[in-house]
Amino acid sequence: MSTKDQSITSKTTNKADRHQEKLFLADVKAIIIEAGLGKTRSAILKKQLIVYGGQYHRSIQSDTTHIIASKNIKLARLCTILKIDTIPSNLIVVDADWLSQSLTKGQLIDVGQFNLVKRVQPKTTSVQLDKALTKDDNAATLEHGKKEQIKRHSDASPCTDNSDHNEVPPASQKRPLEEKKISSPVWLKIKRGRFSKTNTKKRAIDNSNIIHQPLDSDSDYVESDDDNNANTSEIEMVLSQLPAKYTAKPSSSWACARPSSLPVKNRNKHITDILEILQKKYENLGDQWRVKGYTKAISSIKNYPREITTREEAEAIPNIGKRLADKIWEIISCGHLRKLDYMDNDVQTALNVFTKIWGAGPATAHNWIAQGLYTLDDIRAKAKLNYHQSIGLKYYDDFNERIPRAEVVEIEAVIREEATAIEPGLEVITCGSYRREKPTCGDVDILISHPNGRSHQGAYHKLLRRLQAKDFLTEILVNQDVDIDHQKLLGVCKLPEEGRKYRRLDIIVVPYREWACSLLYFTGSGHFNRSMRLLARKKRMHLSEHAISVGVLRKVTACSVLKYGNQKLTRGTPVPTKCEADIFALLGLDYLEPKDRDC
DNA sequence: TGGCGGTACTG
DNA sequence: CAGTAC
DNA sequence: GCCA
Repeated sequence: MSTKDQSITSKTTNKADRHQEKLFLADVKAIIIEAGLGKTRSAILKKQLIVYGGQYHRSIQSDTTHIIASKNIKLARLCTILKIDTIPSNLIVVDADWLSQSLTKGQLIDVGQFNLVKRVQPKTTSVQLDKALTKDDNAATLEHGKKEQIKRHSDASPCTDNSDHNEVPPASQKRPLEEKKISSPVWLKIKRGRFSKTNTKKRAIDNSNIIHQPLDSDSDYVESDDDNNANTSEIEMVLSQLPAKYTAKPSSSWACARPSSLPVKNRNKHITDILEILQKKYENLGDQWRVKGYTKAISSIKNYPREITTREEAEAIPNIGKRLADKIWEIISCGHLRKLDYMDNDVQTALNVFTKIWGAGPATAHNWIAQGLYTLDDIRAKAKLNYHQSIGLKYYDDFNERIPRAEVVEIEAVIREEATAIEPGLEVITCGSYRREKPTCGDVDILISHPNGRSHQGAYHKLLRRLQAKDFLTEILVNQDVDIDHQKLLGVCKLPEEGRKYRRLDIIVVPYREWACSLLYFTGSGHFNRSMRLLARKKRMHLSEHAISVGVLRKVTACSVLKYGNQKLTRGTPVPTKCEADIFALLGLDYLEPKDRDC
């Protein structure tokens, strides 16, 4: 993980080397058994085998190395086709997926789990499940039952790719980049958003009209009796005034309406892996909308309980339309996407590296490449960087490293200590992926407020000064000081001990009336937030990091204007919320624990 | 065919 | 305003 | 990219 940039730091390679590397099937001399694979797929596999340096044999020859077959084929059938009694011991009988996935990766992958026969007895016996799965069982099995296939897929990951995080470098990553001029940056041609960004005139956040908690006169505490439904009566009151169609419970097609599935294993990793590469490509192109489409589709596939086997099946899955269904079908039938072959992997690799510099996005990355820069060393030496990017580059490795939960706890402790030294009652809570209970985090998101509704004021600046004074907060990237109630820091911190990494740290201070919405927002996930926002909108509400409002009319049509309290509105009326559960309730959703919002 | 979040920073 | 990030 |  830490050495991802080294791979492209030197750049001297010629065409011959490159072609050489592409012939990764040179040692594969194989027979492809059409039965069970289908004409199309076996034809494509054959072609690809040859393209990448392998040899295709029509029958067993002295130097044949592999027999490539469907994992469903029976041993007896195989022997019949090959006109033999037993499989010669020098031949490896391998699931066609092995070849497919190798093609996808651009390199040979371990044959282990794809091995269909391990020193086989010529007899076709249907073996017991547990026996078949035993590692060193020789009587292994061409009699794959469905159960076995499932097992096979569920533990497929370790071999194909043992990094769950987005480490998957493009197959060519280790290859140095070549100089190459880009004619006209493709991404420039992407048409920009058609709408003229509804002119948001510098409008300070005004929640002034938020209907506050009773916040009784001057007594400090609106005691939050720690349970989760202190506010329910009020929420129910609001709900009771809404039309029934807005209070109905949303179907589980909403990502925010179902717990993110821990139990569901991705049975279509072979598909999502490829789609994720494509998605990356569009990300690098700056095509945010297509990326969003892919995001939803990939997420749907990952939650799909079975292996997808037909085009129709794919298209029936939500968020998968005709075009993705076609791609999926190509992946299923040939094991890989031709579209990927046309991608310029050098450029893609450089883009992936560059956009991981904090502060650099697709546009900047393309500019650099257009200037002939391809490696981080190039950037260090020649690129013009703004302040953000220079910090991003300086801490490139650290920032791209995940943070273990234990360290997040340490960082949080430092901040809490300083915060409570300033103002004892301050609430300090770490949100983001930490709160969603992920094992590692990309950054540390800390939300701060004060239950009395006002003592958060001023704490922010004192806190920053303290953290800087002890050299904990080392860089300030963005210091967003909106008004007396809202501050946000995007910065960099490092724990004091020697050898600690520099970590991205976000600190957000909000007034307590916004606690619930902020907590919800900064806990995410992003996808979950989007889903919830969309749902809110559908229900004529509006959800933001500041508040949730009811009675929002987007286009001012003359239809019934909802009322709450005594205010008429077009922008909606913010509903006071005390905890996240209130927001779920308003939207008619069952409450989800943070860990279940990881979609 | 248009919408897919809204906002605030940097340069 | 474009680009980036949350 | 998908969907209404």
